Amino acid sequence: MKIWLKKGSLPNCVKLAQFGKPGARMVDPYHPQEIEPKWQARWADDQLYKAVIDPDKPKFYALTMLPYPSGDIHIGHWYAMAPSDVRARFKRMQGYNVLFPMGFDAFGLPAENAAIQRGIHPKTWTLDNISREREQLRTMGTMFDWDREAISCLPGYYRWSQWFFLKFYEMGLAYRKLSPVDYCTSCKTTLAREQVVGEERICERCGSPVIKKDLEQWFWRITNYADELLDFSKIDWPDRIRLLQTNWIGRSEGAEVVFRVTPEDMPADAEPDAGKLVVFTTRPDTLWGATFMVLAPEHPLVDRITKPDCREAVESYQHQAARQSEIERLSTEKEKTGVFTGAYAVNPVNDARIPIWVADYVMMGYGTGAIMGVPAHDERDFAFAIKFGLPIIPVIERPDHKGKSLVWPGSVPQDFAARLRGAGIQFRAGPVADVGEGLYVTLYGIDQIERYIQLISECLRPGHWNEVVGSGWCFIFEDEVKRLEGPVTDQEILARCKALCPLVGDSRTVMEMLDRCDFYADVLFDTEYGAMINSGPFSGTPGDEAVTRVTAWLSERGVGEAAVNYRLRDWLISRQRYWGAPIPILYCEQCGTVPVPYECLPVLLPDDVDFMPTGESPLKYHDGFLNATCPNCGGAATRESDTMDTFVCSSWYQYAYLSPYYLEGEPVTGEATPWDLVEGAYWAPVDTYTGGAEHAVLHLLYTRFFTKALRDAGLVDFDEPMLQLRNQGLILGEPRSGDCVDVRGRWEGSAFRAEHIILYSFEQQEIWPAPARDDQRICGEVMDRDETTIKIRTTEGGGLTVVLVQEGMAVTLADEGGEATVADILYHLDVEKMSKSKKNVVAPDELVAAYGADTIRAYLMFGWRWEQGGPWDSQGIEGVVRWLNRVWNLVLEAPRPGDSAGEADGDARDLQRALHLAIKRVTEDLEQFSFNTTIARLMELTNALSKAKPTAWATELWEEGIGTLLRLLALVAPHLAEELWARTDRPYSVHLQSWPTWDEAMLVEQTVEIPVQVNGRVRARITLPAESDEAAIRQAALADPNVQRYVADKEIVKIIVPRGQLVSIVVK
RNA sequence: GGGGAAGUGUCGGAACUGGCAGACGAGCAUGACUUAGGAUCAUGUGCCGCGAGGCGUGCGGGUUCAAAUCCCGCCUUCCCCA
Repeated sequence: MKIWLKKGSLPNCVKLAQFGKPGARMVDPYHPQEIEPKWQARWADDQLYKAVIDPDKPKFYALTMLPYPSGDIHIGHWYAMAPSDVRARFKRMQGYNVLFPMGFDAFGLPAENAAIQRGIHPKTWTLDNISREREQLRTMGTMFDWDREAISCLPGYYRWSQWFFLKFYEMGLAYRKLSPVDYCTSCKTTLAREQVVGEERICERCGSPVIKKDLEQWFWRITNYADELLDFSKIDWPDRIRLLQTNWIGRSEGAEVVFRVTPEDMPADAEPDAGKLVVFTTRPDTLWGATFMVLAPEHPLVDRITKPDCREAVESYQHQAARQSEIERLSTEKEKTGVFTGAYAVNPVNDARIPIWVADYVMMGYGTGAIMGVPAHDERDFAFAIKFGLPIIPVIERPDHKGKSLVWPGSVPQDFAARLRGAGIQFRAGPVADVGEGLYVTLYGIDQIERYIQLISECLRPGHWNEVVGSGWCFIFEDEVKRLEGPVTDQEILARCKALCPLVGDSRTVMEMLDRCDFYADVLFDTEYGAMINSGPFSGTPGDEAVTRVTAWLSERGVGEAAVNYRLRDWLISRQRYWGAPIPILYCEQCGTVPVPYECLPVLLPDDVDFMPTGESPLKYHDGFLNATCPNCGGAATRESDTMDTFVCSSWYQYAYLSPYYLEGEPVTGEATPWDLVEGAYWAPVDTYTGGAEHAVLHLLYTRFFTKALRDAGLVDFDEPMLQLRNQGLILGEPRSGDCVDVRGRWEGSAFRAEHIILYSFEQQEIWPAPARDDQRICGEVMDRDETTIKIRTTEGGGLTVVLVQEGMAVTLADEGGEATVADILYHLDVEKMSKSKKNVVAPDELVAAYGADTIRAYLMFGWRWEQGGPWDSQGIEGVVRWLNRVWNLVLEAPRPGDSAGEADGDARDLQRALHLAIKRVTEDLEQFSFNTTIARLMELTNALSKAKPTAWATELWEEGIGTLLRLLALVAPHLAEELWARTDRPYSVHLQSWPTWDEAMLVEQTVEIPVQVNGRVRARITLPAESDEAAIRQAALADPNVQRYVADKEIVKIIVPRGQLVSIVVK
């Protein structure tokens, strides 16, 4: 039945039907399950969302991250894509020609694992998943242009990924290098980073320990663009991502300094420069404090310089270091380890002979793989030097000039405390070990330190000494004050201290001795910049010029120069796997490394491979693939068997959508272009990119690099691939209570052995039995569960009882006695990530069946701050269900009789204002991705229309209102809006309408309510005509009786009326 | 340890350049209509107080006529780096 009726045209029969019986349904109810597929089919037939170049319209390229086809579209995809779709539709209705494509990032490890575990070919597995997920995505009601779909594992796609490889190789951006990878000795294979699990770093498949192994691998020179990648001035990306990328690139300025291995420690046959050890440091100002060197265990020089009696220790250490992760190795928490090579190097600034150590906290490929150890000004070097008894010499004055001194009990006369007080020096008295009462002195400033040294020199009793630590750095003996200036004085001081006090024991350095005193813990090393001390000719150089002056001096003397170092390393793209794009390279015995000619692309991935759980890529054993002919000499060549990192394919997919599988079937050359440049010139770059923040430094950095490289190859004329980026948050699992179980059985020690279990689900709490815990029975909520135990809350407060069960044991269901096992028992869950094993995943398919896509879309927008996300709330969605039902009834149902009283005129003005306000706010909110408030605005408009319905029904204004509501709603609930648009006889399609505009004049209210504050508290609200001037507002405010109550007998200091919004009266 | 983000009712969350804290929902309460309701509609709902009024945006200070918002110090949570 069509219900839309013009004003006054309501036929009697309908009137009777509608108004006759109270409670009778007047229209068919909202049935999303019927209308959604219907419209989706119609839109597809009409190619409503096909994006075609239109030079007369401004373009808008909206892109949302493509899914990896792992089997099912999950709610996270919806959360990412639905609001992105809303915004794409928004731009479209605003008059932009919008491209909003979708595809699949289809290469990757899970497909290969499925092949090994279940014998399904990765291609089959992937393409099956894609067809399933494509259908799931279609139910979402998005405006994806499916004609532009691109799937990265198809030859038409990966041919171009290979083409880019060749292009980058040509440009010198691709190179091959020996590099360490994780290797499993048991599976005899290399592993991807994500296949190495746990702190112990064991192999995901076999559980045996993983080591590092060197392999020839391909890299891309992303570091060439390091500086440019630090520039975000051309893009509007979240601060968080920019910060993460900046930190990841990790630019640091400093100097490269040349140390040399002492000639006697080099093999006799070594070439002259072999002993050069280049060190990068951000602190050349601390060079005089470099008391040792450390090489990474993998450093090539290690083997050459290690002395015979150290060799065994060094080699075993290298072996052990290969097993650790970088994070472990670099941790400041970790106990420092290392071994001495027996060799020495020369510090170029003072010709000091310093020992060369090997330690795992230095990484090869991070800087130069060698560092200078400056223990007085670096935390890790300090820990290392303390552990191995290496000298620690401060060479930078603390900028706060903070010194500390512990006055040993009995080392000074009784009146010393009073003298300190007299000198204005801070201290506290306290016990020293179990020796007696001592003084803990803290000194600030050079003057105070000198005064203190003076004082203590005068008072020190024979047989004692005192030290000033942190700043000042000296030891006061009865006959002299000895400054800590270098390794020699270090040992002299230590010897005197040992002579005076046996407690010093076996300390090897002064610092080690001081390190045993907790009081000094915070002043032994300092990483701030400050004036140089103990640094020969540079002593006294102020902190702010130290680095530049030392760097200039180094460079003059030819032993160093200013340098920039990056944390970022070149992108390792080689993967020893099957399911990826083959690297188009041949190895010829005659010609060496030879790129596959462009015309021969794609290098096809063979289908007929065996997936054995060897762990190695099946390509390694596929003769047909491996054996090739050299394009240069025609001789035999071997194909590269590694494939490319999947991030390669996702680095350029935004261009693939422009003309998917471009030139498929035609041979190409190096002069070809991977996409239709006409499409590219119109659509690229991406205007808005949305997706998860978890790709902050991988995908999002790689794709920027890619675009810059493409620019240098002349393929694009812009610098950045995505102009605007916004990240959504994560939808987490819903917290829930556990099921209740009633267990019969017997006690076995402190645990209870289950013999029979009755299960009450957590939804039927009203029939749960009371918690119990006795000889034969345990009953309560399940708080935790694994294969063999259930933890049950047996009292109201807490009190968990552990129940032992047989793995896979059957349980009786309380209601109908169906089949279930202990594995089905749901346990208590706090907010956690969704995971299948915890059974807290929200399945979009089920939601679509229950509520329809429009409701889910709206709820995903409404429930959370989009950038933040949060736990799913199955209750909250009901509010959206009610709202859309209200919209349905609002549009289709005639008002009830007798409702039409009221002042129609005022109501009309209110409605008009509500309408324009809603347009304005929805527009502004969408512009800034504020999706939750967008829905709130639409709900407000619905409420305003409901309120106005009795008087406005079937008027022109009403029609305008409904028309506006539907157009605004078309973004969020495209099916519902289209259905109502059609049912109210409006011309197809609501999605071809233009975005409504608002008139600021319509927003002005006739009267305004202005709060009046007296001394900051609201004491009255006055209602005035909107155009009242400030004087009138003041007058009205003061005239208000309640204001008078507070103002009457006081003096008015001032009255402020900011923007006519509020009156603030200050009285005394 | 360093860097970043965030702390607002019972819950999700609103609040423009400092200007009426709690929009919009959920939940809860009361009522209406109902054989019934976990449907629908209406009303109420920050806390204390009978009331006038007072107190309220993690805690403590500060700036201001006015602070969730700005400044200083602290606490907690999350993320990244080490």
